[in-house]
Amino acid sequence: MSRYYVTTAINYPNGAPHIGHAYEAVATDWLARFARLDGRDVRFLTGTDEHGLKIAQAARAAGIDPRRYVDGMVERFVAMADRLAISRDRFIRTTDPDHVRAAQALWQRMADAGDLYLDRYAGWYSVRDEAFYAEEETIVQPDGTRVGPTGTPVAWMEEESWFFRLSRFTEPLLDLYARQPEFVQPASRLNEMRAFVERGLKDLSVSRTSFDWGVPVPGAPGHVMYVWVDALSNYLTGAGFPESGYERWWPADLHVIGKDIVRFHAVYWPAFLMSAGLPLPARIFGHGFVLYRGEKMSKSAGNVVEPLALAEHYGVDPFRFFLLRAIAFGQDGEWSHEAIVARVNAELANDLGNLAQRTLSMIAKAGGRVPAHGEAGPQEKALAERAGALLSTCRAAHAAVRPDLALEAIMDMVGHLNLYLSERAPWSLRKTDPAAADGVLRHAAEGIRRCAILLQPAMPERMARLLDLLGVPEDRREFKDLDTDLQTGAELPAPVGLFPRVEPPQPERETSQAV
RNA sequence: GGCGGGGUAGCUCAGCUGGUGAGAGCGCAGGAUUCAUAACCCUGAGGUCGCGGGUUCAAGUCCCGCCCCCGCUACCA
Repeated sequence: MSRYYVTTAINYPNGAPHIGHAYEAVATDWLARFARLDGRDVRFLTGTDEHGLKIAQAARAAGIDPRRYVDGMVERFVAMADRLAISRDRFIRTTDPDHVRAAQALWQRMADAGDLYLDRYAGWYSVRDEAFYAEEETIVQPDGTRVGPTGTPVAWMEEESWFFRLSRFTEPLLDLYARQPEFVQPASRLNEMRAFVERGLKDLSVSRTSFDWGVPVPGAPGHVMYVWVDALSNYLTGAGFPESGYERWWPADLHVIGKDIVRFHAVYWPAFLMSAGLPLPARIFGHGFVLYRGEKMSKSAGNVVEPLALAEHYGVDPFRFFLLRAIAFGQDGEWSHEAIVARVNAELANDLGNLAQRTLSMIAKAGGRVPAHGEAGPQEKALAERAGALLSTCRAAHAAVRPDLALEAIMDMVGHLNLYLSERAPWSLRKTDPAAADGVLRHAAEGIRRCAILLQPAMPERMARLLDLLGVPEDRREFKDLDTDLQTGAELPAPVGLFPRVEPPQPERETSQAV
């Protein structure tokens, strides 16, 4: 049985989960659920990245210790995962004891390889921005004070730090990109990474002494790991590293991440692993952002919408469907209430929901049992051929990390099923040739069954209900069951609507009426 | 500035190595139908394929120039 270890990035819990977090979680959940239904042995990891200066400061500002602070914040991320039906096998926290051990074990391997050395990290530091700036980013003002790009004063700071010999990995990384171009996707991201590495790599500062909210560096009191060593190693922790048996899951098949952190995953991470003598993940996929009317959501723009509010309003599954279907995975996409309403009403209410409803209600009127197959004419054969190709199309989309393409193919099938009903008009056939009408309904029902099975990764709850309505046993809902027909004569429950039409929320009294 | 990607119907986008009248979905208009969630089905309107040159029997599809948009260009994650 083929194995599939897939991860999301871990989230920094210094604010509420937003639609971007939801998007990545839902997309990765689709990948994991798809692989499970396809009979693969799946491990799906998601979680939170809880160390670092910002968390420590936020906790201090709140007057509580960091651990209590993150406990409170992490709850919201777990709640989102629960509400959005994210089928993770583990929700990892970088504060988990086994993660601390894993990060330290990785560190030790890098140290043993001779790739870590103690030096000084120096640069222009802005206390207000909590950031170091390169010399050329700073400006000396007329009054002699030096300021950073944000206009805040900077001062020369030096700090003892452990460094990682990243420079040593320039050639190995370029080799990796050349030999395994699918390592970073989309391909445009690989190009960027290649260009970045080709400029040459400088060694990387990987520890800090200025704060202590982090994983202690083994054998170096006062040092905590720079957050990326800590954060990236979560993928190893999730596989069980360094305990024996971690090879069952490591290396990961796929890291799903946002396009903004591709460099850390496509450059630093493989370098760390190469240093540690560990195998590399098969693939890194950097997805795009979900924008609101072309802009990133921000508190100042006043357009922050909680993903759970959208799930609540439109339904979890329709919301998931929208995210997966409406955005080409890898590109930026936009959401708006109008876009969700249009997509959900057109494809879920009008097409899929109505298809199920019209088919099931005709069956109900004809006795409420799975009708017998009729003769397969040219239309039925064409339909069967189309249905038969669906799985391989979806598998290809899964392999390419393109849930949108899988859903497009399934919805195309839904469209053809509606067309099929219109052409064969079983409601008319019923009057002249009831057996033929039954046959048409049976063909339609089987087509719906296939679509429902393949749509489960996107809409687990609604498709479970649809499969219930079709009388598909719970142990006949995997991809290997696609060719297992319904049982003729089986009694079906009374049909109920699955996808009511949706409307945008009531506008909250626009303040820009007469501007 | 350097490197890379992109500008095609109102909207979101397909259009591989140049070749039958430039496409899809949504939206819009009309029609048909009534099994169904005012849904499904059919038809239609709508495009100087960013701008200007050039190569070619033939160019969204190749070449040159220009305009605009986006991404990357290391230690906040």
